Amino acid sequence: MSKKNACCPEIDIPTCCDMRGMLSFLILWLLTKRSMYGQEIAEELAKMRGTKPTPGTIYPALKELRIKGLIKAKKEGKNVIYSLTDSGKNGIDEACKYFCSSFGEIFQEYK
Amino acid sequence: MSKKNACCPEIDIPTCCDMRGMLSFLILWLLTKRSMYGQEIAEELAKMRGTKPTPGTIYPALKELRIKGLIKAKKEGKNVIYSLTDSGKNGIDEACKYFCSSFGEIFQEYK
DNA sequence: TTAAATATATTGGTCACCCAATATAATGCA
DNA sequence: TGCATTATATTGGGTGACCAATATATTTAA
Repeated sequence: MSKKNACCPEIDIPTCCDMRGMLSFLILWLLTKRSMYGQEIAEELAKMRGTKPTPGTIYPALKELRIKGLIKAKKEGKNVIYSLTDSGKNGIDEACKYFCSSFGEIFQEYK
Repeated sequence: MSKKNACCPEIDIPTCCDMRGMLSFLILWLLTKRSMYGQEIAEELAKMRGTKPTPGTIYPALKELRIKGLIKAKKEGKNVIYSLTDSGKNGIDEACKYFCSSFGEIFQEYK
């Protein structure tokens, strides 16, 4: 019924329903902790979700967030360091409130 | 920065990142509470998320869950009552565990 | 100095979700 | 009976997330 992913063998990924659609939210949330470069973000996502997004997933998502003015990029050697803009900080704050009010009930029952 | 939806004026919907991709998960979760017909499910989703899915969203999703054997349908008058199958009960249980382990950290900081 | 490894990036294709628009079936009421 | 309402359902068009494959730039190691 559940799958495992090579990157995170301890996490069971449900097969009944995927939970795509949360990528941009999770990226913004991770960047509230600290600035990170692309592959670092991908690895943090792997730890959380059990699946590491491929380059074809993560880089277009980062590009879109940059175009929307929610994150900014700074090249350092081979890495591109991403961090939240003021608009991104406001946005993720709102989004977290919404997320908690929408999904909080599910947590209450499982904690 | 945030939007309102006619169906639920008290819920602020973030504009920085949508959270699509959780529909099937939420439908299965709602059906752990009680059996419901389509429009009832749509209204419960509106209460949770601030947006009520249109017929073109909810019915294909229900059809897909039925094809996958996760829910079963019983016609009663003009209504179709949906309920979880055993497979659906196992699936949503797994999915809830995954959801809580993946997203729990976000809640911890906002509660 | 050359090869391997790491990080970034794009392309093309699939899928779940989203809506508006349209259609049909069943119910309820005048 | 006939009309409005409610519920179910499909179609077509769009978007974000997803992957595999491919390419380029930078750094590291042999």
